[in-house]
Amino acid sequence: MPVTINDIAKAANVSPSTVSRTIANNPRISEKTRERIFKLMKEMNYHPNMIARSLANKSTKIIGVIVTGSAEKAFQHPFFPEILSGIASGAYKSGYKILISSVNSAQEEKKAVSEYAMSGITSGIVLLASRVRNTSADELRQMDFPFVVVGRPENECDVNWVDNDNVRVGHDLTRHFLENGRREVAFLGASPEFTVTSDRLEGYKKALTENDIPVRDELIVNGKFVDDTGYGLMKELLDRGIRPDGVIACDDLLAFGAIRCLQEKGFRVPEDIAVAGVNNVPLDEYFDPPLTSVDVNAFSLGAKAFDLLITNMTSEHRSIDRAIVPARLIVRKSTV
Amino acid sequence: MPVTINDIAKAANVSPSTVSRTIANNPRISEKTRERIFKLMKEMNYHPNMIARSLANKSTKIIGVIVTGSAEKAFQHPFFPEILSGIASGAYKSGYKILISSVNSAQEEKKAVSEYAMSGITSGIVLLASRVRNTSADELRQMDFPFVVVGRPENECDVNWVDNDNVRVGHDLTRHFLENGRREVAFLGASPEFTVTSDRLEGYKKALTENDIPVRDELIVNGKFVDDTGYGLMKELLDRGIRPDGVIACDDLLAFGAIRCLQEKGFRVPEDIAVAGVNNVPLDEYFDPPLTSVDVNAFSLGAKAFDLLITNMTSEHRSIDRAIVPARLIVRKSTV
DNA sequence: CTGAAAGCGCTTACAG
DNA sequence: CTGAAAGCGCTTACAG
Repeated sequence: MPVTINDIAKAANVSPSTVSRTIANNPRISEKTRERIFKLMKEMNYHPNMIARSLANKSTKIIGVIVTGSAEKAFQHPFFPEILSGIASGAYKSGYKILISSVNSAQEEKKAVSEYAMSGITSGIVLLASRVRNTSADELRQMDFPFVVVGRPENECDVNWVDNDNVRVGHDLTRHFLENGRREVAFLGASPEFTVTSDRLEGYKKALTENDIPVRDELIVNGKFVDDTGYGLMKELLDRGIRPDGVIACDDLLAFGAIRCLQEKGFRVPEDIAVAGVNNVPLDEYFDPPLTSVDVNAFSLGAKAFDLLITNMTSEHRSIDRAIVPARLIVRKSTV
Repeated sequence: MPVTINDIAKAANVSPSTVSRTIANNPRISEKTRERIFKLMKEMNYHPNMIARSLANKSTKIIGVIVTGSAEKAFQHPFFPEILSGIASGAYKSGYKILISSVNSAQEEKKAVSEYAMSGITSGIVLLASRVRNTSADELRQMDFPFVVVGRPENECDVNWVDNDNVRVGHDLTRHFLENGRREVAFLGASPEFTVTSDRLEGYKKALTENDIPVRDELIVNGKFVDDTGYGLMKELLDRGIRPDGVIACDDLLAFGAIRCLQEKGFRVPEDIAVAGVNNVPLDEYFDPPLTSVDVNAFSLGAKAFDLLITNMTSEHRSIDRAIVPARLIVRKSTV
């Protein structure tokens, strides 16, 4: 049986109220009793019961992080741990703990969200979900429960979110290809379900148009953020008889697969076909050839997300906030 | 104000006890009232307050996961997310949530541990720490608080732990080198602070000895699990005039750095010097040359850790459990 | 500066 | 089958 506030009170010959106030650093406690009580707490190895405290306060020092994707897969992407680190570092500084959970379907997401939000276990939520349409967000908004989503949602005006400027990411990458004389640039991994990819696609199109290059639909291939389809998507493109001189993949893992496919078919990268990815995973520089990519600053995405969340949780005034984290093109040998 | 059990009770014209029993699926509730109450709960959008429930039960459905290493760094290793996935998948099935926190120092670890254990917020702990000496473990054991550590600790007889057979990992790798005619095999990244690496080193020595090859201390280099020292450690070795014909790195990231160093100096891998790592990170196969490694089955490590923890939390009988997760040598071109 | 009392939302013997 | 009551460990007006 752990020692409680009452045990301390008895030992100190004061009321539980006084002990509670001492813990809370209430100024109306005399220096004498304060010292005596602190001493006893040390001696008796007292630790406040957070659960009881939370119940009395009707609030906890816990935030929920919900990851979209199956438990087996969701944490796998190199991208995720960095975001989590960012969130954790902010949380740590403010004394918050992180409750984490991953979901497979929109339905599971909804369940997780309501568990976190309605059960009082959590006082704010970070949604690591970049679906275009996010119904959990709607629900949270209606409850007026503090939350922020990482990845710009469709209904961006109604929710707090943090993201890169993904149109710009796509634009910068494409322009980089064009500046290096590429004209037939394929785009791998556009997935209309995710704003990330559709935004990047938009940037790609914009850059082409600005340079008077027609957008050719046959150069654009849908996909998902899974490694082995990089190979598959590339193969699909080649099998259709398409021969681009550049390939922009929405993710480094896709790019790795694509390059492997190209090399197997006897193409040289970058001489015949330049390839770039996004996310700047640690091993880009060890790859052969080292992969041009975009550093999306995942750590900052996470840190910013936590900042927005805290603001939202503590501020008197309602507001819809957003944060755009700068991304940076990292040119390596795969494109030049 | 969220709706409570009392609101439901009033609406249903029963006592809160009855509602509570209904939620708990207590068989002594008549079918009629049960249905009526469930209907009302739906209608009124009732969600149980977990905090209150936990306080009454003196137990939560939350387990704590403590990661050693700074918040900025700890989550970065490809190894970590997989373990976390394993834990999460087990937790998800049993309805547990995961509270995660990362610590920098032994002192912070101690603080986190006592917060989790003493504050009643958590009902079990997974320590993702492979330090030889783990003082938090001692403390938890004294409190008789359920926990399991991932990575065999020094005091292995006193705690629940899960790990690979790392002596065997080192042994298998070394034997693989010997079988391919290597005789001067260097060992990179032994760090006496971690049982993982010292165990692997032991396996390495054992394999050498079994094959009547003398263990040469100058072939063994200390290090840490950080990427850029792979290059540094290798360089250090070469600068000392050592010319091995094989290099075993305790981690793939170390191996990548080592290979880059070797290639810069004009050595061919594997022709001149074979190199292998451990952990089988996803990109091993894309590396040039593809990296021989050991799949440690991180997901299973996590899943098993959760299993042991649950057993420990729920079982009537005290016991010290451990689980050895099989590791598998994956031979790729970097060694043959 | 300190205490008695009520309350946070739930559970669970005890009684009927 | 159902209810009244006490309790989980803390907080916080209210009173003195």
